[in-house]
Amino acid sequence: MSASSLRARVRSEMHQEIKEVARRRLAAEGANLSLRAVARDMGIVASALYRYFPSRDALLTALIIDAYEALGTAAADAEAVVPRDDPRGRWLAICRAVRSWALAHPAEYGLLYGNPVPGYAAPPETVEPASKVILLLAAVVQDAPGELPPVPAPVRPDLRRLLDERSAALPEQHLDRVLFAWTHLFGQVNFEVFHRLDAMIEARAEYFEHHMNLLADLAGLP
Amino acid sequence: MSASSLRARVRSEMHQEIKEVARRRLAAEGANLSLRAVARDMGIVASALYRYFPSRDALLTALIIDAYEALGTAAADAEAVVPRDDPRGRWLAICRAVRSWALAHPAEYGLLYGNPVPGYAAPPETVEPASKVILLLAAVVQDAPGELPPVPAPVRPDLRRLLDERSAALPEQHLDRVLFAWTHLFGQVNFEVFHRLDAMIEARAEYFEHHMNLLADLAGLP
DNA sequence: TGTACATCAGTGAACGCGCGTTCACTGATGTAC
DNA sequence: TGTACATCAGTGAACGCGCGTTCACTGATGTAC
Repeated sequence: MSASSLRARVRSEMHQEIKEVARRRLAAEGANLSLRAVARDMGIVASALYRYFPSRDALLTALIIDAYEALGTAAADAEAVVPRDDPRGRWLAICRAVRSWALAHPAEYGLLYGNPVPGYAAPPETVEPASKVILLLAAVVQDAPGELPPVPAPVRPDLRRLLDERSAALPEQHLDRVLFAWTHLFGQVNFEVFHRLDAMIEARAEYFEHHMNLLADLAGLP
Repeated sequence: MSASSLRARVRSEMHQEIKEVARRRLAAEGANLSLRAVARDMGIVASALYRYFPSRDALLTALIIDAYEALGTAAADAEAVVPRDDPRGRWLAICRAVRSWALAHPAEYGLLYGNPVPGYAAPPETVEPASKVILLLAAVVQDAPGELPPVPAPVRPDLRRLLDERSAALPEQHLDRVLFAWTHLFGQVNFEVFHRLDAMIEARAEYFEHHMNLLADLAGLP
C-alpha cells in the first residue's frame, strides 16, 4: 500500500468518525447539531472539521443520506430473508424493520421524518435514497397482485406518472394502496418515536403488528 | 370600569399580543422560537417579556396549548355544521379541517406533531387538549357503529382502558379503527405539511379525500 | 379634590454562554529527483 | 539513500453574531386617606 493511499484511507476514516460522533451527538441532544460540539467530542478544534466538510449543512446532508440508506438497507435486509412466496411475511418484515430502526435511532429518524431543520434545505441528492422503503413495499405487492377497486380519476395521473418514471408494471390501484400503507407506516412510527402513544398504548408492538396486517389486507396480499 | 380592571385588561391583551407575535415568528422561522426575536418584533426589550411569561418554555407551552385548542376547535366547528345523520360527512369534515388548519399553520402544526423541541419537555397540561380530534372521530363512529371484526387479544386491554377512562360506550374494535384513522390522518398531514409529497402527488386534496374515505369505510361508516 | 404612597410595565446594562466560519500558522507526512 | 520541496491535518485566535435570564432602575398609573 503506497503512502498516498494511506493518507487517503486515514482521511476517509476521519470522515466516518466525524459522522459517527455527530450521530451520537444527535442521539444525545436531539435535532440541533452543533459543529463545535462534535469537535469537542472528538478532542479536536472546531475549525479542523472544515478539512472534512465544507459546512455544517454539508455534514447534515451526509448524515441524512446515510440515515436514509441505513433505514432502506435495514428494511431490504429484513425482507430478503423471507421466502419469496410469502408476500405477507415480506411485507411485515419491511414494516417491522422500519419500526425497529426508527426506535433504535430516534434522532436520525427525526432528521428524516420530523420537522424540517430550521435554516436547512435538503438538497436534491437526498430524494432518491428516501424512496427505498416505498419501492420495497411496491415490489412485494407486484409479486402478489390481488383484486382491488379502481382509484378516483383525479389521483390517477399522479400514480400513472410515478409508475411511468420507474417503468414499473403495477396497476394504479395497487400503487395507491402501497402509498396508503407507506403513509400509515410512517404515521404510526412517528407517533411511537415521538412519544405520542406513551400514555395510550402499552402493547405497542402488537398494536403495530395488527395495523400492518390490516394494511396488508388492504393492499390485497394473501 | 374600575382602574384596576383596566390594568388587568391591558395585561391580558399584552399576553395575547406576545403569543400572536410569537406565532408569526414561528411561521417565519420554523421551529426555533427566540424570546429576543419576539421582543424585537414588538419593539420592546427582551427582559420585559418576563413580566408576562416566567420563561421561554412557559411561552412555548402556552403556544402549544393554544394550537391544540385551535386545531380541535377548527375540527369541532367543521363537524358541527354537518347533519347528525350523515356520519361520513361528519368524518370527512373533521379530516378536512385538520388538514386545512395544518396547511394554514405549518409551524404551529410542527410544534404539535413534529420533532420534540430540543431541551423542552411538554408539561402534562398539554395532554388533554391533544385528544380532541380523536374524541370527535370516536363520537362519529359511536353514532353509526357498523359491523367490525374483533381486535387481537394483546391490544384489547389498552383499548378497554382508554374507553373506561372516559366511560365511553364504544366497542373495542371500533375504537381500534378510530385510532387507525387518527394515525393515518396525521401521517398523511405530516407528509403534506413537511413537504414529503411535493415531488410525488399533485392532486393532493383529492388524494387526501380518497384516503379519508377509505378510512371511513374501514371504520364501518355508511 | 389633593396628596402620599404602592404597584408594576418597561429599560438597559450585564453575565455567561454557545454558535459557524475565516485565517495565518506549525509541523508532520509524502513526493520527486 | 538523502535532500529539497509540496501537501495538508490540525491549531488557536479572532470576528460577529445570537441566546435566556438577572437586576437595579425610572416613571407612569392606580389606590387610600
